[in-house]
Amino acid sequence: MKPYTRADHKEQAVFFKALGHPTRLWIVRQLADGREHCVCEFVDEAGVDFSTISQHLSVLKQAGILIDDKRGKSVYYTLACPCLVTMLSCLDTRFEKRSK
Amino acid sequence: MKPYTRADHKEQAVFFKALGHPTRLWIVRQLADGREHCVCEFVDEAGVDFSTISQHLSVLKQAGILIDDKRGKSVYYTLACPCLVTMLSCLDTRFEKRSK
DNA sequence: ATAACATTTTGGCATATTACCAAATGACAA
DNA sequence: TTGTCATTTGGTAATATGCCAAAATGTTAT
Repeated sequence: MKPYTRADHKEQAVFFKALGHPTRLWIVRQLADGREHCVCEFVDEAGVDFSTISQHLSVLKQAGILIDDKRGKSVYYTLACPCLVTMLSCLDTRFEKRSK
Repeated sequence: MKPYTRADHKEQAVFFKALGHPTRLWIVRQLADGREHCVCEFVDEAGVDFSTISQHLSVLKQAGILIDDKRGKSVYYTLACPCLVTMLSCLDTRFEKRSK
């Protein structure tokens, strides 16, 4: 376990940066049920252009947060790591405390 | 457990946004040992102005990631929540995989 | 009271990023 | 070939970002 370099921190920050956007956080929450979701589902529910959704998905994918699976006409996304669910539930308790 | 609103996601994104910067991530890692650290420690080790460090600490504090304690001339910072350590160790395993 | 120290706050700047939409492109199925 | 689903590209306007320098705040020491 070597100490992280400045470059390492920069690279790792990408992960959190990707989660630091309302729409992207919403997407991750949708996927926190453990199931895969089709892109079209996000497009229908979010109030933004479908290309915008696609870009957000791309950011999350490149950050290693999501994995995609193209089957037929559609593309399905899943959480890349179960620890993301843990992070969200931690956020839940924090948010609960704060809003009191 | 009501579903989160758009405003909720925005507010929660602040948490991850705060972690999405190399220097701030570095600071959090320094504090992951569970002990409190003085501001001056960060100033000495980081390669940026002390006012910049102070601003980063402020961002982390407002995001609810750090808590501060002023004693005497110095100010000491601590992680606000143990789950942050969990997040970091999760990031460690992810990073290990990726760099192979 | 004044000086020295530690940290925060403010002002300002230059840069970078950003989120978004619209249009073009690609991939697949019927 | 035509229609559907999704990604990519182009462009733009807004935004915010990180940083330093200087001033302000607060605390201890002399």
